[in-house]
Amino acid sequence: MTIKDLAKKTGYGVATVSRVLNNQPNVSEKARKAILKAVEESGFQINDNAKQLKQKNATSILVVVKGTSNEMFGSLVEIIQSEVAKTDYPLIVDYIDEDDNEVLRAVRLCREKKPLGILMLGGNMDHFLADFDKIEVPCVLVSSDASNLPFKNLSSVSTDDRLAAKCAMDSLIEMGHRRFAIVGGDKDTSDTGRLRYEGCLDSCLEHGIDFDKDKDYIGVRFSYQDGYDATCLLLRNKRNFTALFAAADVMAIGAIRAINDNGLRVPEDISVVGFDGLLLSSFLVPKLSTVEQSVRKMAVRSVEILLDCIENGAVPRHETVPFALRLRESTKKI
Amino acid sequence: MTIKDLAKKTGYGVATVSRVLNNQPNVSEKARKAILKAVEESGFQINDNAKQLKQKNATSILVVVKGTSNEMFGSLVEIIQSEVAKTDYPLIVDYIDEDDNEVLRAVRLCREKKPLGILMLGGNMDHFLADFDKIEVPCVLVSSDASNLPFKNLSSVSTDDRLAAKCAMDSLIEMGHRRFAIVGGDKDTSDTGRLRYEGCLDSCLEHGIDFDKDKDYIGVRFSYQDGYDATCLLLRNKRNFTALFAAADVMAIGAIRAINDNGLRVPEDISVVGFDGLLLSSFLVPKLSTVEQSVRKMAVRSVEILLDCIENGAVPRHETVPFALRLRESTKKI
DNA sequence: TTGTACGCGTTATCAA
DNA sequence: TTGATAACGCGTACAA
Repeated sequence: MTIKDLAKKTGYGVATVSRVLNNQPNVSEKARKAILKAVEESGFQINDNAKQLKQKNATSILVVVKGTSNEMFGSLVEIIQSEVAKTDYPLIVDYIDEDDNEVLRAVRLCREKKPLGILMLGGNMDHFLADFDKIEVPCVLVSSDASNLPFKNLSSVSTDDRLAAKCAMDSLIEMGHRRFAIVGGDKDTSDTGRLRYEGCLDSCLEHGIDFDKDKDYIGVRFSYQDGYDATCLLLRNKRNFTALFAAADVMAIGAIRAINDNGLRVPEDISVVGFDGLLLSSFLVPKLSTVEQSVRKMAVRSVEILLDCIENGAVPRHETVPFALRLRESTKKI
Repeated sequence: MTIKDLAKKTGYGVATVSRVLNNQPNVSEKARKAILKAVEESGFQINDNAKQLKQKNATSILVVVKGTSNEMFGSLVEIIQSEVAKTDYPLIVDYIDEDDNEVLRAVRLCREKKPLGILMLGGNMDHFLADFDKIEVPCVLVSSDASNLPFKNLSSVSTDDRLAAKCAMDSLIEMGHRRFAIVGGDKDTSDTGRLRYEGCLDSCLEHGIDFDKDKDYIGVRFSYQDGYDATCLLLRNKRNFTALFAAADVMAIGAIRAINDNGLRVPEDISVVGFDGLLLSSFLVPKLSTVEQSVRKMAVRSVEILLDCIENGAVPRHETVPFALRLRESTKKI
């Protein structure tokens, strides 16, 4: 079933059928009705490849998601989808492994799919530095700040990770804690991890807290298991901390389990604060204290900015979205 | 940059270029080298739309995922991707809302993308009954059993939900529990929920356990919040159960939180068993007892079966994948 | 081993 | 308001 068949069936020409299908003007009401009816009856579905081919492919918006098993990115994608659905740009969602190079992938997809713009969920600055110049369409990096990257087509929407982490530490200090451990992302491969780590350091410095960068910090992957392992190591080293900052809720969950397995309790013996504000975190026992990111706002603004760049040629913007420190049950005053 | 440009640049014809690109035989080594070099230099990327259009689109495999925020489906997709990557079928992953009609969506995508076959993660039998006859390519339903659906192009790979749920209940009974509550999926909209519920009933019946279907069971959505709310309701009704079966780990997590908020403890006052075996469940405090599904095996077999149907015209199969009851810390003998 | 030429299903231009 | 027809970039007979 093609528009040719449709044309034959209705007695109109392919051009008229095409006009109706894309509801363009200059079609008689009569023709429109007849053709729509035929479409209905035949279950006709347009061939997207032919359409894209003809339209030089430039209609879709691409989303590259780094890491599949990530609750936050999951929600982000969900909101992005519903936001983009309000327009009529098709959305292409591409999931890649957390260890893959997202920029190279985007470059390839650009050539293949010729999208109007790109949304990148998660990203590594080195990858951007190395290859982003090969991307020419507007792009917004979601969840990491790209303001100090020298690209004139790259925007970003993120939480101020450094400040947020500092706030978390500040409040821990205010609760009376002085000895800390940090289970963070790998400083060298994760910018987010590095920023959050630096935020902690800022706080320590400001409050004159003694912190041994080698012994009190471990940088690992954002996973339950890595959070668990890192915490076990920290505990085994007898650093005697009373509070632990985890750079992600998933790590915090692993950390809490590790603390329990070592015969200690949260928050009685050790306070734990996470980062992200996953839905899950408020259902844990104890409820996890965490830095909650404005996921919805982040998604919505990202789409708005991208659309603005695509449609109005707006200049890139680097925005920050509010965060909220949720002090719940995994932290306590000492 | 098109193959025409490439042809001009190398002095060969488009056909030869095309042959090289698809590494077909009957090309001189010299021509191959020259063309490959030109491809490299020019950064040429094939236009997928033109390619698909020409090839009648029948090259890709489609995955329809029901629900974005679902750790199990997340892992499933990840494994499926890596399995399909071993072949050279492109994979199209499509995420739809948990409440949307996955079959209708698949029908639409079939007409648009003309995939060779479909993998459906999650599905509702009524939707299949109503519209699956519009799908003609091989399809495998992952995670739900479709053996009693009358379609000659539909396979399925799933856990024996009913049996697995029964096992979980059996072991609870063996631990001495007699008063149960069930937080399940909505019997009417979720087949998985219904099956797991029936498995529980099987066990009760077999052991002569008194179970009030109206008061001891609540069917809700698979989410933390719904698990929480349902459990609160159950508790408020003073049904005095000593064990709770949740049809999914996420519900179990909500349930545990609810139990705590009502001044009771897990497992001292109430034992809780979940279903799915999420990675997360073994990091909780207490570690969640649960029915663990063989996620990897499920994914691998699904892909194998689909490929077999596509490539060898194999007849549909309905397979069941092993499960394992993991009795951890959220359940205890009484 | 190579090249020419046609057609895939669509949109867009232009003349009617 | 309409329809014929030329692209879009590619694969592939078929001819050379």
